[in-house]
Amino acid sequence: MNQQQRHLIEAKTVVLKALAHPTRLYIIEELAQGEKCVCEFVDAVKADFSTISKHLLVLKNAGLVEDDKRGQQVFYRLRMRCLPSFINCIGVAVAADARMKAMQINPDLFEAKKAAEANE
Amino acid sequence: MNQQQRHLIEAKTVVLKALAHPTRLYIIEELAQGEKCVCEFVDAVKADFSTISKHLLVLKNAGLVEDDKRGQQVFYRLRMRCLPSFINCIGVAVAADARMKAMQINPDLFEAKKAAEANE
DNA sequence: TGGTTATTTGGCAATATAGCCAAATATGTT
DNA sequence: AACATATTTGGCTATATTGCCAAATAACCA
Repeated sequence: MNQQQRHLIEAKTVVLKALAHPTRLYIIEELAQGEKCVCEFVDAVKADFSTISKHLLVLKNAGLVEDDKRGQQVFYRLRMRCLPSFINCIGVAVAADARMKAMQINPDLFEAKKAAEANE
Repeated sequence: MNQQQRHLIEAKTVVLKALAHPTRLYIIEELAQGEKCVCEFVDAVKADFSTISKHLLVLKNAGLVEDDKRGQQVFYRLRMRCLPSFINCIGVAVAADARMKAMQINPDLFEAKKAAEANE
């Protein structure tokens, strides 16, 4: 691994680190549906204003969002369009794993369901 | 945000956290080209065996890779197929941002390139 | 059996990250 | 100007993540 490769990897890691926090991931998912102002996240997440503001700064520094001040409010929107589909793919994979795990713990539940489906 | 939403977001965060480290991202990118054994990463990254092993454990616990012991070696391979294309998309975005930034710092370099292209 | 190689695990110190409070800034209102 | 609202910044403590070392396992070889 050379210097340049390492540099590129680290740059990508900044983006991934930015995504790797529940509050920030939530913010990104919300922004996938359109721009929002800071106060909307404060209400939804029920965290301190300063906490949300810092999370947004992390996202901005990583290049994931851009902001836009209008009046006294600051609006944020997504800047990297490939994010939503990827996050969705992770969600699908995670859900599949969870199903698998549940089946191992309590197979009967799934047998019952299978039988019910067969009767339809 | 309700309990179930929060739970799903946290599950996705586990995956993203797993990706958000230079060594682990490197490992994932290598595995995109096929399975590899632990020792190959140790050589390439030049870190302690135990360090690599722990990174691999993080990836495994997050469901990103699976392993397979053959003889005295353990081989790892990718389990989540949507990763490579997403990582690629991040790479493209990151590179574009870097170009943009370089251009702001030293526009002349890019003027010269532009002129050279025009002469072709 | 004893030794060698490949890998994992436990433990610990250094570093990074998160979240809260208080204070600063910026915009709009009276 | 004085005040209210929206947001950011600075600072601090609590918590989580890294990476190394040493020791434990596990498979293979002599």
